Amino acid sequence: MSKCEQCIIKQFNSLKSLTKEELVRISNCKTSHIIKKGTVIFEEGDAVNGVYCVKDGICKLSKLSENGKDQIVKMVVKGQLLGQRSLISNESSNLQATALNDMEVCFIPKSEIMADLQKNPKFSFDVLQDMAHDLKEADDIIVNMAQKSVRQRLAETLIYIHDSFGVNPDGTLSVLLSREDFANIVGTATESAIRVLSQFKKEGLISTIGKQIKIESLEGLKRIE
Amino acid sequence: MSKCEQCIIKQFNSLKSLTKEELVRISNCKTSHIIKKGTVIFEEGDAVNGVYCVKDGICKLSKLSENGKDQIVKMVVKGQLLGQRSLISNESSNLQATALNDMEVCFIPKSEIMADLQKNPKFSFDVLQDMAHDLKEADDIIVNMAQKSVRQRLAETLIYIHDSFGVNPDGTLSVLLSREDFANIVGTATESAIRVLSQFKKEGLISTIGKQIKIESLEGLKRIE
DNA sequence: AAGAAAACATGACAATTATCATATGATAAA
DNA sequence: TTTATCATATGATAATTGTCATGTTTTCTT
Repeated sequence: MSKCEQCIIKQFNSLKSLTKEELVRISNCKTSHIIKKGTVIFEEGDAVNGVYCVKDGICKLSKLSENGKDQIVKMVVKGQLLGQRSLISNESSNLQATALNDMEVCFIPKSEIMADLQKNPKFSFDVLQDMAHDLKEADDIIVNMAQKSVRQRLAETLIYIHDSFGVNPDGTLSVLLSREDFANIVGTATESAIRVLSQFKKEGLISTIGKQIKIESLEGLKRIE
Repeated sequence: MSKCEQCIIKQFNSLKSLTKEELVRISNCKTSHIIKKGTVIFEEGDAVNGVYCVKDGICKLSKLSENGKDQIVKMVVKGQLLGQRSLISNESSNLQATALNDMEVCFIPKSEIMADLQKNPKFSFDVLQDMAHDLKEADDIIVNMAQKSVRQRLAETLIYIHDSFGVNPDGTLSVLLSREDFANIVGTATESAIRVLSQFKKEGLISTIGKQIKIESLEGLKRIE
């Protein structure tokens, strides 16, 4: 099994602030997992007794609302940690995590992380900064949800996915989402999301190859008000 | 000037995890302020070089959107800390803070807080838990914004204010907000907020005394879908 | 106390978005 | 391969919400 001390993934998250000794200790108790696309990693209400370090793949964090819709709150990609919020609050998860494609993750048990949080202030501060960043992003999403139209939010979602997660060699977005996923990010009905995407296509802002989406005019999308 | 070591307010926030020595040090460099209702404490883009410990009063944290609306993201009340997120990210503020009534605050300079975050893991973990809690609340707001009607969101806002901030002796909500503030919390047009409140009144769910609101049927408000 | 300004209120209408119905293409299972 | 199921697509219509106009009340200022 590969070792945390040598893993390049840790460079991208708070684990980089751990000492070599701490990493060795974590390495000895972590477990590696392959998670198939569509698998629910944890559900709302589940006790999360560790964090997942995402070595490859993407998952969505979502929350069910009473009307049956599944609002996507955040996407976690390669390099990031999953489950840290619940771990710190010492509460069961308020979100569901679902793999959007095949994932490779390492699971680090709660006890290890907690021990390091207590002992290593640099690590703890790093996690704190991470959380502060997430909180800022969440604030921005609240404002967007409250003040912008479905059309604007969907345009911004496409831009966000493009800029944050990149494109395939053929220019299509590397994160493949269903129309329903788009609707659940934007917070609208699936039909509405489909309609707006169709319109973007008519306007030449995007093109589609099957369910793959390619952004044709980033500028055009940015100009939408 | 009163001393942090003896201040009861600190019991309600992360400052409770500081040692007596740390509190004495903070006490010596903190400054007390009275902030008048309506005063902007800091704006979007301002460098926040410290945290405010709220000894009395309430303020709103909001963010301007392009359409000129001012979305309220959070309210900070007596006992809580204000400005910790920006401080930790080491970024200028992403939100504006405005006093909703006369406030009494202590300002603690950044350098002091940062020093304690580095040295006192218990304090640092406490701040972390606070932030994790804020993040969870933000997630819930996102879901509400995305999936619920204005009517539902306004009902929930009334319940939230009632439960979190309490009522005056006559039963009216202790936090006095303008109709525009309600609209800016719910994320709707001021006229829409007014209309829904009028409807709640007609339905006997609330009553009003001037601009004061009294909840007549908490159960009724909870039942709204 | 009078006048000005702001907040509150409501009607009329327009724009946005959701819902229901239905059709078609894609994918998986038998 | 055929059927079944799901995702995508689009029309028709209803419901929700926003905008503009206008009037009233409250609050502030002088």
